[in-house]
Amino acid sequence: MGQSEDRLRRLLEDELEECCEADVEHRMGELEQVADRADRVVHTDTAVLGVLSNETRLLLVRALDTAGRELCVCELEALADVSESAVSHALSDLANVGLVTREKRGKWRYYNATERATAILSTLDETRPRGENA
Amino acid sequence: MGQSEDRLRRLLEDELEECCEADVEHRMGELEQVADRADRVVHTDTAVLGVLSNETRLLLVRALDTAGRELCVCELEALADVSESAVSHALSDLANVGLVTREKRGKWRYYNATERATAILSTLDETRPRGENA
DNA sequence: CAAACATATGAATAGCTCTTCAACTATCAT
DNA sequence: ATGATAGTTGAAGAGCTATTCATATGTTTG
Repeated sequence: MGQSEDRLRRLLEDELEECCEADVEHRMGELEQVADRADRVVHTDTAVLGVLSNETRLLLVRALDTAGRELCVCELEALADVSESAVSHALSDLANVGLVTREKRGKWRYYNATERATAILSTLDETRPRGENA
Repeated sequence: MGQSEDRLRRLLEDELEECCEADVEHRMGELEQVADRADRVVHTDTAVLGVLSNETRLLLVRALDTAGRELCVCELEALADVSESAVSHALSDLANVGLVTREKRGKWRYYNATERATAILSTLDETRPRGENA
């Protein structure tokens, strides 16, 4: 923290005109609190976001969400332009982080988007910049 | 589509007991519609999610969001455990996909989380499974 | 139970990504 | 202008990831 503390002190001198040691300490403390809170969830969140950040996987959740009903693996395979195996891997990954659920019925396996997945997709839709889709 | 159409037909035979050619056609059409809608936004969305799915970058947006005010690069550097350069790259990536804004004042550069970023983080928080954080 | 079918899993590799180092631009003070 | 400071950028390599092929598992049908 030594070097970065120096720079932070100079920043505060610029921002606050006059600033004493207490100001620096206070600001450093504030930052540490911010860091602590942020750190706590970042690791698990990157796992979820990492799974969603792949075209094959995102397409599959989107399809489940758009369909609004459970879809069989063979239906999903018809949508994605990759191998059967890739779809299976993708669905496993999605299930592992809680973005889809699976249910087995006979020899068919059905998947559904979870509430979490639906919520994330909605947020993306609702906040999408103008002119970024159709 | 040939092979996957066969399997889809067998699925429908299972699900609907009796099913005629029209049923298959209908279901295939439904799927194509689902695929079209899904496809449209998947590409741009993976870009955003890909940027968020890295610990360094997610930590930085989280910090900006938690702080609730603009932060200077030197403040952000104090939070992330990587090089100055890595932080700069991370912030650029975030800015490029519209998750943070930048403003230059004097020799300091200030970043802020966008509404979109804030919305996504909120959704993650609100839908986080029990016991996955503190 | 043997064969066909639906899906999952493991290993392997090609391609992408993250971080770092080094060099660069821009701003301010002297 | 010179030097110091704040931040950015490009290149490069180690490491991660996505897809595929081959194989395995579980399920229904003859």
